[in-house]
Amino acid sequence: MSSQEQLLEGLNGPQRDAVTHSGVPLLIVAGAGSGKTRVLTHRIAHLMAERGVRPGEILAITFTNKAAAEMRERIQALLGVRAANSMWTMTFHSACVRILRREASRLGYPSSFTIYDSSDAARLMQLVCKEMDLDPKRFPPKSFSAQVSNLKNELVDYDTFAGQAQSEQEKKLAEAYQLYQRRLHEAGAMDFDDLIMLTVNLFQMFPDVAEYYRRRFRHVMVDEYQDTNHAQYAFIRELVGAAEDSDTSVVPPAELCVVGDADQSIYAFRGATIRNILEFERDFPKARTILLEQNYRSTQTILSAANAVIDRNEGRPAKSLWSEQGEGPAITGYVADNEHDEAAFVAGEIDKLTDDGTLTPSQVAVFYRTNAQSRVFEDVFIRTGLPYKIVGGVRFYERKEIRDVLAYLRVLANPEDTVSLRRILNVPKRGIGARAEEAVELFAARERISFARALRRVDEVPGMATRSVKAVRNFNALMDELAETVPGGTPAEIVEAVLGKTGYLSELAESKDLQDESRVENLEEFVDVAREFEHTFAALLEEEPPDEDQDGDAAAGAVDPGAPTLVDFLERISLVADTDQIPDADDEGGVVTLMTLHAAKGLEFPAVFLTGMEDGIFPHTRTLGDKTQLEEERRLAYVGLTRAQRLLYVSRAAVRSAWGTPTYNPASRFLDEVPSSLVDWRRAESTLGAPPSRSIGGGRGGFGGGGFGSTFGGGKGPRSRGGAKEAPTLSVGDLVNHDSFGMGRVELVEGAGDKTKARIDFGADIGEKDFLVKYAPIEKL
DNA sequence: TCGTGCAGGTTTTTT
DNA sequence: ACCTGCACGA
Repeated sequence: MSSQEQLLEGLNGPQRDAVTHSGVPLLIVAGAGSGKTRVLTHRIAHLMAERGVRPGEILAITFTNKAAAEMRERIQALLGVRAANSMWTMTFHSACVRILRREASRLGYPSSFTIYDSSDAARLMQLVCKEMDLDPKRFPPKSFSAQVSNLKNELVDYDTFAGQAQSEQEKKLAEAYQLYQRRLHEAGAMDFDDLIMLTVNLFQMFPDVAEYYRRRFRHVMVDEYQDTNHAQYAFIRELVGAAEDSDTSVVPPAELCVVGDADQSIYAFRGATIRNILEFERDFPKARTILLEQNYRSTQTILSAANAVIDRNEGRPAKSLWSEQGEGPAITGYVADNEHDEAAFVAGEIDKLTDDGTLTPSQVAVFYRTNAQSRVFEDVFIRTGLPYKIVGGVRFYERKEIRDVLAYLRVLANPEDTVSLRRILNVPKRGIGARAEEAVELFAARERISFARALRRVDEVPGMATRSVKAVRNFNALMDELAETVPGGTPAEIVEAVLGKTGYLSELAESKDLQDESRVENLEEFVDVAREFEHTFAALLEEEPPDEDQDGDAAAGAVDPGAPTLVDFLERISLVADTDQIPDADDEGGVVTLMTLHAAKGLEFPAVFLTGMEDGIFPHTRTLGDKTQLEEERRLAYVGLTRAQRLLYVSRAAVRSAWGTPTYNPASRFLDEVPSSLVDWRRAESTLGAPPSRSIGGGRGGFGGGGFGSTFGGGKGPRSRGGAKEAPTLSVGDLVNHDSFGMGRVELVEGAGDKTKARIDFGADIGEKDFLVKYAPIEKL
């Protein structure tokens, strides 16, 4: 058998086409579970084996580091370590950082620039707003920070935005954006969005840089293309070099291959736009599209459920997954009285499955819409002794003590990093209070120097108490002492020096606060993380072949490529996501994975529990009034459903306590959209009954096995109101009659269950009014 | 300068 | 219910 045949063996027709396609840009529309990673890795193998492409000429962009690692592993299996390591297989952000470190000086940045995550960015924006004397009520810094992020995702710079700013809000925002950007630059820092935007700017401002990378990467592949935002799209376009520019450019366009599925687009809230995938053929004329519709992951039952749900979204290109795996077992449904019962059901079920040997814990996943929902599961899992791991939530690197130590490390790597410097200035407490900090800030502004420099000239700062001056001097001495450990020290050694010499650890150790005990443990774990980083990094470099180009990208700014530097370590930490910490499914025994639906994308599990299937939870309240957002929620449901290979559970709680008060939530509309024949309801309704909240009328064919809603209104609930009536189900556009205002039209519906609110327009004389649907004397016409 | 107690916002999802 | 930021007093 030829090597070509070997590579194509076991692939179906469209998959083969995708692997062997050459020439014009290629869009692979890959439905859930259609083997896209397989196609991508085989395509890469094919490029090298059959078309003589060198690994160094390939750039493969994935969505998470975890996905990148998985792809690298698979390539390694097919082609060996050498090939796997000389390819760039990484996320957008990692790739951009690598480019930016190398070219930083062109943009006036040090190559050791700091990367600010969203909370650092918000903190800096707070400082900027304070500097501008903005009223935080009218101009909330957090909102400004979010808006700047959106602008950067759209590649709108502050000059452009200032030019089109109309309202006072926008004008202030434009000003804040500019000052924010200046402060970032002075601090030698880039925020997350800068990483992409500045790379695009770099390519556009320096054609020689763009050309260098165009020459280098002859094959560009992008996974999860439906989740790219405009800036990322522009980055790809710059890198590939569009065909119509080819007469002006010396380098012919690179071969582009993107993979995605519009039905799995779930990141619009952070700027991703489906447009990129829907308009691919217009963006890249002559492009070819290949559809992968055969699913190798799930049973037909699961796919039918998923297809039925996603089919409710309007205007999507026809696509229907099918499987040869047979019907499989029915979906199990369960209605719990409250969230504790729901968790108990899930835990009990997992216990049963693992006890009788059907599954190991690592083959089971529990999904929920929001991180807050994980708590109940954690409680029950601890009590029943089920091994589990929560992905996301309060992330390790977001804990206060970890961020404090990180701030020290960042200042050591980049002394101009103002945000980090100000964070640690008085941590642990050393008598440098707000007053002293302000005096330094004022001095810095007057002398037009950075905060860091002003701190160094503390003796000249006016208005400082002698005690404060002394405290700052001690701080400066401490930082100098720590700085000495940096040149020869490994990351772990530097971390230990920081913990010891600052007195951070001893302060915690002496504390009687119970929380501080776990802080000490976390810090110990952090030292371990640093140590482990050194090992994996060293291992990676050993395997890496001599770099083909003299500049040695591999070292990413490091002088000695043999040892990981502090900058390497910090970069690693800045760019990991919590989704990168998902346990391996093949761990023997292993643990049950708990995560949000967003984190679940790209994964698969033999058994999946989809929990909290309630209107107001999933779909989330804030999306109910908006069709676009509701459709994104539905795609999220589709993603969740299609993660399951064989066993799928859907559950909901009749009552859920949020913000301390219990609320009744009606069944998720997504449950109604699953054909009733596919679901076996283990428990179809809560014995608590429920107050009249949402009638499932309108002949929308609820589902079998219970008929929720129809049995509502018995008044058996613990808190039933007198004179209960069925509240109408309203949607935007419905005409209603109000006892005193007369006829009106529904403009907006939000909230769920008891809390469903509607805005109704009664015409010019009366105008719009908001009602709690449950109480309002309205009747649907 | 630092600790205590209260008000207010907070929960959507994350590279 | 929980965390954060702030006002007040020592």
